[in-house]
Amino acid sequence: MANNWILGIMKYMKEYDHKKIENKWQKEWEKKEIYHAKDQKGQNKKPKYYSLIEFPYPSGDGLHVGHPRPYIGMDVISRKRRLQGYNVLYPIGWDAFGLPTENFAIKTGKDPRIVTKKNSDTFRRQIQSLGISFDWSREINTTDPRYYKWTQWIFLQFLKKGLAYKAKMTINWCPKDKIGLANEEVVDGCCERCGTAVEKREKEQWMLAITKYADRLHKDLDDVDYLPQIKLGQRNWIGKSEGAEIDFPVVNPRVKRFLILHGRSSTPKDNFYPWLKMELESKGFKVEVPEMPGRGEPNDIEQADFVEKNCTLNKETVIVGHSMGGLVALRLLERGIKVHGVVFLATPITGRFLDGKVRSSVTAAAVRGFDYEKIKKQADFFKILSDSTDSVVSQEDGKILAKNLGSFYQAFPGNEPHFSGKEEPEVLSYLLPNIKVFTTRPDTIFGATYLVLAPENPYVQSRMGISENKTEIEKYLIETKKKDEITRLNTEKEKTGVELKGLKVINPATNEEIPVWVADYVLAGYGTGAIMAVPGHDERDFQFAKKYDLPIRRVVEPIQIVTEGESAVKNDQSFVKRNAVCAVVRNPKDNTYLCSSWKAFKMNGLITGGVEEGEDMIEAAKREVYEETGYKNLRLVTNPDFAIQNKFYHRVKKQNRWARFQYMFFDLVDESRDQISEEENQIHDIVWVKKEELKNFFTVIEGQFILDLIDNPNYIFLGRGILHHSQKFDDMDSEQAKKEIIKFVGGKEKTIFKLRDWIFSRQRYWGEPIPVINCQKCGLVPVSEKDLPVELPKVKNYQPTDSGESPLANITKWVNVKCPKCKGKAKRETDTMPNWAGSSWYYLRYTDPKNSKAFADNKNLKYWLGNDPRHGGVNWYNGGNEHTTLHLLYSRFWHKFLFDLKLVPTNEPYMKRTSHGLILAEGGEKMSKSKGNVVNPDDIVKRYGADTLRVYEMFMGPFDQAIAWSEEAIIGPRRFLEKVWRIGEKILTSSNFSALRPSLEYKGGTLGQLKIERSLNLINLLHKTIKKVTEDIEGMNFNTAISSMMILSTEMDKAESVTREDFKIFLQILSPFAPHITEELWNMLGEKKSINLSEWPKHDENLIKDEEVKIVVQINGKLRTEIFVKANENEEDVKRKVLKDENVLRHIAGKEIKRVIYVKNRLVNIVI
RNA sequence: GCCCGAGUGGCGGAACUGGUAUACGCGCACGACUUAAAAUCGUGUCUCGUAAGGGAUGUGGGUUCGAUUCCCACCUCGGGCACCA
Repeated sequence: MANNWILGIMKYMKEYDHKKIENKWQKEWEKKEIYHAKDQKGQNKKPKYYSLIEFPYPSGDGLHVGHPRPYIGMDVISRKRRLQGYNVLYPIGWDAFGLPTENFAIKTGKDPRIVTKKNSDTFRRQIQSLGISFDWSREINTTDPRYYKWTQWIFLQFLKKGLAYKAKMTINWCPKDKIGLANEEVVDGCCERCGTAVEKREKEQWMLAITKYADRLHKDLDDVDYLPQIKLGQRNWIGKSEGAEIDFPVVNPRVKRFLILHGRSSTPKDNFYPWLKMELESKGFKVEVPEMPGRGEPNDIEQADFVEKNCTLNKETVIVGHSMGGLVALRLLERGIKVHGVVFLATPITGRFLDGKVRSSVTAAAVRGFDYEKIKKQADFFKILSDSTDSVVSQEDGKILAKNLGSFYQAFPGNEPHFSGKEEPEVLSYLLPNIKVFTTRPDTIFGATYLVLAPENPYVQSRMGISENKTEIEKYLIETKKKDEITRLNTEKEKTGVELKGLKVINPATNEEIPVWVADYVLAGYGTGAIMAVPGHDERDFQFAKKYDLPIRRVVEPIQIVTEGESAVKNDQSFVKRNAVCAVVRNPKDNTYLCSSWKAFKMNGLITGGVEEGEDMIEAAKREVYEETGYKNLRLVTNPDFAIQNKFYHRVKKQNRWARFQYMFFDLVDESRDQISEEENQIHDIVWVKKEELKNFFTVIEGQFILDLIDNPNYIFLGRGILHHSQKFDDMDSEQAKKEIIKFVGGKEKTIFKLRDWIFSRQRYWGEPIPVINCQKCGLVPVSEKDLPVELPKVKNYQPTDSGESPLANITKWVNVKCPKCKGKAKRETDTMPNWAGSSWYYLRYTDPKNSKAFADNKNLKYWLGNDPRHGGVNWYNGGNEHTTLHLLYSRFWHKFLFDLKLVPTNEPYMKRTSHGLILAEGGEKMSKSKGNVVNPDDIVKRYGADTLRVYEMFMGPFDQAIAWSEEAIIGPRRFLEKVWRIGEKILTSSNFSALRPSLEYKGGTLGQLKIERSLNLINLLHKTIKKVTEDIEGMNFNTAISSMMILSTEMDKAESVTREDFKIFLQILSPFAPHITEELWNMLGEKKSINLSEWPKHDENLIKDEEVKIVVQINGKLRTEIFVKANENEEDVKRKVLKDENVLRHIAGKEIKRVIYVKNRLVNIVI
C-alpha cells in the first residue's frame, strides 16, 4: 500500500510544473472559500485581524509588476496571521472614478462604465493569477451606484452638520484638463497630472471643513502606530504653529472729533451711544451726540437742518450716522459740507419711512436717490457698516429697490453687507481700527519696526482712498494680481512692496509709531494676512528692510552658559552683571585677526573686557585692545549692535558673572604698537590668526557667531536667547517671555494651521454627483436620503464645457428637477466629487460590502475595527508613499467625522500604517506605458510562476525602498523553489533520505542529548530560521527572511537525511511567500487539510542555543584568530585558552599586555 | 533654503544594543555531468601582496580596546516642504 503510494508519487514527481500547481490550488482555494473572512463573532472564537492595502485604480494599461508588491507583502502578513489563528479580513476593490478613464472616454467616446468594467476584469484576472489571499467575495467598486450611494450619503451628513459648504474661491484651474485642482494637486504651479501651468479662476466651489479637525488630526497621531516619517508628513501638512494675535492700533492724527447722529427710533435707548461716547473720549477725542428733533416720524431734511445749525462740522470730524442718522449725514454732505469721513451704521432697524413703506436705512437711502458723486467728494472716506442683506431685495417691490440699492452700493465699493450689527467692539474697531497680526515670535515685538499687509488684505482696499500714494498702491496691487503663482511663490526673487503712506500704527510694546507696507511676501490666506515685521530676527523681513531701508533692531541675543570646567557656573550663587565689549580686530594687510591665547588654561578667544561706568562702548573696546596688545590705531568698521550674553564663573573674582559682550569690528590702521605691561604679558599670548583657522582656534562658543558675522554681514540671530532693548523684559529668556509679552500688549494666544479647507467639487463627469438641488426659492436643498443614489446619467459627450461646468450641465433631462422642498423648478448640482471621496471610507465598506440599509452594519464595524475608540481600527494598512499625506489625512478626517456621529466605533481608521517602495523599470525610471518600459506580470507568471514572482518581489530589496526590476535576478528565487521541490522529491522517493527520524528524541530535549550530528545541526538551523522568519515578517524584512530560508534549503539539500516533520515546518514558514508550491508539497506529504489551516510553527529556545560558540580573538582591535569554546564558558577559562593560542602568542611575543577585553560568547580583545 | 532618508564588491543588498564587514541572490571564472550546448551540481570571487601582513563601508576629523553603527564638518543622490511670520 505504502509502496504503491510512493510509486504513484514517483511517477508524478519529476519536475516542478508551476503552471499546473498554481492553477490547481487557486481553484481549490476559491472553491473551499479558504480566504473568506467570517463576520460573526459567535461563529468563530478566533481573534480578528484586518489587513489592508490601498485598492488600485484599474487603469487601461493593466497591471505591471510594481502593483503587486504591496499586495504580496500584506499577503505574507495575512497568511501568517491565519496560521497564527486569526480570522483575517484581507479585502480588495477598485478605486475606479478618476481622470484617466474620463480622458479616455473624451478621446474615444466610450462609456467609462464599460471601460472600467473591462479594466477591472483584467486587473482581477491578473491579481488572481498571483495567488494573493484576498477575500474576493467582498470586492467593491467606487463607481458602483450601490457603493457611491453611501459616498453621497456621507456627504449629506457633512452638509447637515455644516461641514460642507459652498464658497467663492480663487481656484487653481488647469486649462488643459479643464478642471479645478485642489492645492495639493498643484505641483510647482503646474497640474499634477498633465504638467500644464495652472491658472487662477474665481469659482463657486463645494468645500469640506477639514480645518475644523486640524487639531485632532494633529494630536491623535500620538495614538497610532505609523512609521515616523508618515507621522511627520501628516504633521507638516497640517502645519500647526503656536503663536499670538496682536492688535496694532491705527494712528490717524487728522481725526479729532466724532459727531454721533441718532437713528430714527434709537433714542439713547440703550448703552450704545453712552458707551461709544465714553470709549472715544477715553482715547482723547471730542464727541458730540446731539439730541435730534422729530423722533417717531423722522424727517431727514429737518434733522439735517438741525445738525447744520447746532453742531461742529469740519475736516477733522467723523460723522457716525446710525441708521436714520446715516441719511442725515448723506443730506449734509449733499449740501456741500465737508467732513473727514462718514461711518454709516446701517443696523437692522426697519421702519415706516416718508414714502410710507417699511425698509431699512440703507434701503431708504437707496430710495432717496442721493447725488453720490457729490457726496463722495465731501469726505475722505465713506464707510457703510451694513447687515442689510434683507434689503437687497425689498419685501414689497423688490426689483426696483434692488436696482436702486445696487447703485447705492456701486457708489461705495467694498461696502457690501458684512456687519453683524451686534457687537459694539466691532463698531469701535471701525472707528478706531486695529491691524491684527499673527506671530509665532511675540518675544521679538520690541524689534517690530513696521507692519506688512498682504495685497489681498481687505484693509488695504478700505484704506487706499485716503493714502497719499493711492496710485502707487493701486499700481502695485494690479501688478501682484497679474503675477502668477509661480513667480509669486518663488523665494529666490527679490521682495517687493509699497508703503501705505500716511498710515501709521502703534507698536503696542514700544508705543512707537511704525509704518505700514503692502507686500506680496505676506500671504493673505495665512494667519490674519498681516505680519509685524521684525527684521532683526526674521530673514524675510530682514531682506525687505534692507531693500527699503527700514530700521532693523536686534532684540534677542544668543546666550552661552559655561557648564564645564573651572569656569562652570556655580549653581548656588547669584550673578553679577557686567557690560563688556569684544573687539574683532582685523589686519587688512594679510587678513588675520587679533586673538589672545591664555597661558594659564586652554582658552583661545578675542580681545574682551569690561566697560567702565559711563564709558563709551567703542572707546572701551579701543582701550582694551591697547591695554592688552599695545595696538594704537584702530578704525571702527562696523558696530552691528550684536551681542552675546555669557554666563560663567569668574575664576579670579570668584563670582558668577553674567556679561553682555557687544561685538565691534575694527581694522588696523597701521601696525604701530606700544609695549604692554609685564602683567598683561603673563596672562596671555597675542596671536594673529588667519580667517580660515579661526574655526579651529576658538575654544569658546561665541566663535561660531563671530564667524557668521564675518562671513555674512547680514547675519541675524533666529534662535532662542536673552531679550535686549525690550524694556522691562530685558534679560528674560525669549521663550519664557512669550506669554508675558502677549499679556503685556493685550494679545491673544492662538494656534493656527497651514491646512486649508478641502475643495471638494470637480467640474467633471466621472465622479460621484454631489447630491444637492439648487432651487431659486429655497436655495441649496439636499437630495433626500431616500432618493440616493443620484446616479450618473449617460451622456454623449464627456468633454467639460469651456465655462468650466461639468458635461452633466448639458443633460437637461437630468438637471431639471422639482425642488424637494417647494416642488418648484430647480436644477441639480452638476459638480462631482474628487476621487479622494470614494477612497476616504472604502475600508468601512469591506466589513459589510452588500449592505443596502447602511454604509456598513454597526455590528460588523465593531467586530472588524474593534470597540475601543482609542485603540481600534484596521490592524495594518500598507500603501504607497505618495498617499501618506493626502489620502491618509482625508480618510482620517472622514473617519473622525463619522466617529463624532457615532457611526463608527473608533476615533482613528488605521492602527498601523507602513509604506512600500516603488518598483522601477530596469533603468531606474518609473514604469509607464508611455515610456514603454512596463513589465507585465503575466509574462513572469507564465515563465517562472507566481510563486517565483512573489518570492522575487519580496527578496529583491528592502520593502520600503524603491528598487529597479531585474529580469536577470529573478532566476535566483526560481532556483530556490526548485531546490525546495527537489528536497520534497527526495523525501518522497528516497527512504534513505527520510528514514532517520530522531524527532521523538529531540522534542523538548536539548541538543546535547542528540547523537546524530547532521540532523542536530539542521534542527538547530531550522529553529533559528523559524525564529528569524517569524520576526522578520513582522518588521517587513521579507528579504532577510527569504535569505535565511535559502540557507536552510541549501543545508537540507546537502543533508544526508531530512525528516518529514522538519521539512513540513519549513514548508509552513515558506508558505506565506510561496503558497502554491508549499501547498502542493504539503499535500503530497500526505496532509489532507490545506497548509493554510495548519498552525504556525514556534521555535524551541533550547534548540537554538549553540553548544559551542566561536570566540573572535582580536589584538588591538584587529582580528587575529578565532577559537571555539563551550557556550557561556567561564571568562577566565576563555582568556586562558586564548593566551595559549599560537597565533596569539606570535603576535604578543615580547610585548606587554595592557588590558584584555572580554565580551561573552563573542570576543576577546587583547590590548598591547 | 528648510526637514527627512540614503551612500557598503561588477550589480540588488546583509550586519543584533558599538564586537569576525561584504550574509543571501545575480553576474563572472573554473571544475563535474554531456559528443556538444543548455539546465543542474560543486568550487572560487572586495583589494594590494608569493607570503607574513596591509588597505577598504561617500570624504575629512573625533570619541572608543574596538565604529558601516555614536558625535562634528563637508560632498553626492533620493524624497517631502517651500516667503506658513
